[in-house]
Amino acid sequence: MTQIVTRFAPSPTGHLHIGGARTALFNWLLARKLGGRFVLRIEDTDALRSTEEFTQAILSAMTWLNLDWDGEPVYQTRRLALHREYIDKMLSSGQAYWCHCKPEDLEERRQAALAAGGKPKYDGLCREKNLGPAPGAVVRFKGPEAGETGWTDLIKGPVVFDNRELDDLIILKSDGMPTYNLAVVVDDVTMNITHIVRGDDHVNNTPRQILLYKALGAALPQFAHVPMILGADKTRLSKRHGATSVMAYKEMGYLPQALNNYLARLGWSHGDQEIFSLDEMRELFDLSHVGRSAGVFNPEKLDWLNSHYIKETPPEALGELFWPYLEKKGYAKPDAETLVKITHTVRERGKTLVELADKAEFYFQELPPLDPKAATKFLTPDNQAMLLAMKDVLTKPLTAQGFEDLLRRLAEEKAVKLGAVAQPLRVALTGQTASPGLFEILDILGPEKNLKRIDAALAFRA
RNA sequence: GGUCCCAUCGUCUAGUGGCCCAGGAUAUCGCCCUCUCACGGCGGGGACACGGGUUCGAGUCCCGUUGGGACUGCCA
Repeated sequence: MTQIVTRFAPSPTGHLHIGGARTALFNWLLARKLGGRFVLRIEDTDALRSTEEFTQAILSAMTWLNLDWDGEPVYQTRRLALHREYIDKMLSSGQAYWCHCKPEDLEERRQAALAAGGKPKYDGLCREKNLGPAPGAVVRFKGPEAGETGWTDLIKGPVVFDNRELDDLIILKSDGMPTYNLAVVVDDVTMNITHIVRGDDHVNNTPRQILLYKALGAALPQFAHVPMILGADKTRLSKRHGATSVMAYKEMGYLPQALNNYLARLGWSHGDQEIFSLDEMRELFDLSHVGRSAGVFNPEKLDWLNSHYIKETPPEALGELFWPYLEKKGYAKPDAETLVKITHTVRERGKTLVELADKAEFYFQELPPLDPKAATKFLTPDNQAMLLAMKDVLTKPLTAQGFEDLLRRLAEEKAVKLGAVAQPLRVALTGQTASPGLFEILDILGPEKNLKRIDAALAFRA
């Protein structure tokens, strides 16, 4: 069996977005599963909008997702000579022709055709004129005027287009750059791509590209069109649906495993299984189990997966992962042992690294601000008197277990529920009514901070 | 408008003619656990878009309707 070659071909006109990441993932999975090659091609022929900065951003997003590619990324603009070569070939064999129509005239004729109930396709004005190059001229592909073009899509099954629906597409722009359809085909042919896995939005391009393959006398690759990812309103996912760039999810505190897992399950399935490591996906992935209908991006399920992977990460590693978010706020890093202890207390309380950092912030504040509602409710004169009475024992060094025993005994002595002594103390130590376990907090904070925070709580006046 | 694609719980999906009066996950609700909040455990409600065929039998095959999406650029 010959080695398969897949590719991911983003255009560097923006950051790597969710949809692109899934396309990249599927290509990567397919190649890695079948022991093939996965190559990256930067489609930068749009000179106006492509930037090196976006290229680097896409590369680092891929790296963050652990999607490694084979060889160096291929830049499409460095292959212009090759593209021109193929265009010249088609020109001399009569499969392409120069067109002198002006964009404004074209637009006008399109509108007129539309108004007359016709198709807004190129009317073929220059098709038989045998024109040569000229300033502002473009080269068009001379497409067939009858017949059908189709293929068996690995996801969608048989798809057929009537050639009359396809117009003579431009393959060389007036600025000397090849167009997308031409460059894609020439590159896929010369890079020996065997499987083209891409977004559903390209199905309409596929018959045009197949025609180009045929004109070039090249063998057709396999096509697999993955359904689109939609926003909650079922329209194509875009900025107005919130964050769409992969790196934005990184900044929001999502783990790459969670994003990969989520993206894989959006469209692909393996029975009832929900959790997949990248290795597992690679083993199990199968184009025949990719669905045909578009999927809605659901941030809540991503959250669930993220908390799953957070809980799965060993505390030592997890601490290092969320610490940067606290460092950004200027806090001093605790020793490793303390950070692990802190991590244990917050790891099941947040869905993102950012939430973990937020929940842990009170440990680091000089004096956590007292939430007015919490303080008013729990730091009543009675409770303050109780805290004052217990202050001596509370500010001694003890283990978490020691503090638990102590507080349970105190509650018993006063004949109240544990909550009655815990809540005022919690507000004193954290400023909030909701927090990690109190006994662990007492241990982590230590006598000095415990004392300071209790004193501050005793000074509170409603 | 035209072409193409799609259609199972709110959402992601299992389902490849009988195993389905439809299973899992998430979300939601209730109960339990409990020092708070979470986590966790248990349970509830919730879907085959509609109409025709084909067949002994249809979520599964065919046709139509409706609905949604993509494309319709000298963007990719």
